[in-house]
Amino acid sequence: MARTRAYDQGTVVVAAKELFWQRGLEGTAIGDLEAATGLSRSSLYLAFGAKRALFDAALADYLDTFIDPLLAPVEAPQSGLAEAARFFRRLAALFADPRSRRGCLMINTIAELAGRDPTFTGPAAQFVNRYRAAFANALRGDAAQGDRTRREIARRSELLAVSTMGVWLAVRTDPTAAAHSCRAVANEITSWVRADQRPRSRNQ
Amino acid sequence: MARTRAYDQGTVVVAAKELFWQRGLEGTAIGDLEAATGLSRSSLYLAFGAKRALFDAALADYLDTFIDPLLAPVEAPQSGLAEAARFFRRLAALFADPRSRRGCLMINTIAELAGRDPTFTGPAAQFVNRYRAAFANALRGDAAQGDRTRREIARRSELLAVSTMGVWLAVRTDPTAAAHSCRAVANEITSWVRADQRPRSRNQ
DNA sequence: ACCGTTCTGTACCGACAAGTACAGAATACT
DNA sequence: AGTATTCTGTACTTGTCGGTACAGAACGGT
Repeated sequence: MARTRAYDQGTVVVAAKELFWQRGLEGTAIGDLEAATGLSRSSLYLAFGAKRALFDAALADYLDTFIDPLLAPVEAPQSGLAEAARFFRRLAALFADPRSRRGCLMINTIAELAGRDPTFTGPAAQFVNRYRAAFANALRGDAAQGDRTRREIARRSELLAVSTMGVWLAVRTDPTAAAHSCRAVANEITSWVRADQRPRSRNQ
Repeated sequence: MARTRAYDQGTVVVAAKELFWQRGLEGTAIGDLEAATGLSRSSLYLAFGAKRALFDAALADYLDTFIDPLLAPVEAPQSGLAEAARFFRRLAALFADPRSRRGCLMINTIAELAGRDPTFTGPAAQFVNRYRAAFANALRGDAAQGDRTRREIARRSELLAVSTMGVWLAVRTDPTAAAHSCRAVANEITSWVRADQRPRSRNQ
């Protein structure tokens, strides 16, 4: 008993995501969104209620379609050091695409909102913790148990989590250099594999 | 033959720096700057010409008074691994201050402007390179020469540079967790010292 | 004491932001 | 075909932004 929508909501969210990804939340005006989605203000506001709600939908889509596939192998139960290294090599490969200059939508948003928007700070911290947990899972995969290795895993998963955040920022200034950094991190991880394979090595 | 200025320009820059540091370039309005500096628009514009010029002065002051002292020991000729570790422990100590939530003004500005403002992208990349060079200098301090160690130094200085950027972002979401990350990085560096002191260790 | 120059505050400007009102177009059901 | 309901475009409101105009206050040199 009503007119049907002339557009697909998912497509609109994807178009909005691309824009937010490139220009940030504040940097994207409603007019830009109109142009990118082909919809007019009224349709946009009818469908999402507010700019921020559309942004939240775009961010959720980003996490689902971009971050999840990237992180899934690292988070899998059968993950290991090799998978962690592969993660950084995959990032390096991504950074060859000139579009990678836009960085990571989530990291960009943390820089824009964390500490300023109280509703965002929580999810932001959780996102960082997800990286920590993912790498801890990967590092647990190959390692022998024991107090020393447990501390080593904790330490190195912190290191990899903050490194990930760092390269996502570095790619905003120089993708080539950032890709180089990714390969360096991957190589460092690979050196851990070699050290672990040596029986009873005391490279704490 | 003219009226003397009733304020100190340096003091104004410092006050502006504090504001930009906390709220970012776009997030700080001229009205905020009036309130923080005690000056009125006209004085501000007479002295600096534009908001961006005042920001540039604030950023330069930030680098001089905050980043330089922090990085100087790492960049010194007699620097070494211990100095690199100390750098991260110093960051961890800084993060105990609740004001550390504002992060690093330069990193925040990279997130805000890099890739969007063409005049800023260059200096931003240089800033990242400064970290790479500083850590490479520190790592060269203790290491024996040789092809393998040279590659190791290059790899690890990349790792530490991006880690630094990462913790400066992480502190925006959770200072306590970020301090923990800093200590983890410091401990990892310390483990390198121990590995090096072992004669002929092959922890590549 | 005067005067030219510089400083400082208020009021204002045009641009642009997010969001809203409302009229009219398009549809699905009866 | 008629109609209730939803969709869509234009025009508007309200607020804030960076920046400017200009009048008058304050000072240094003579």
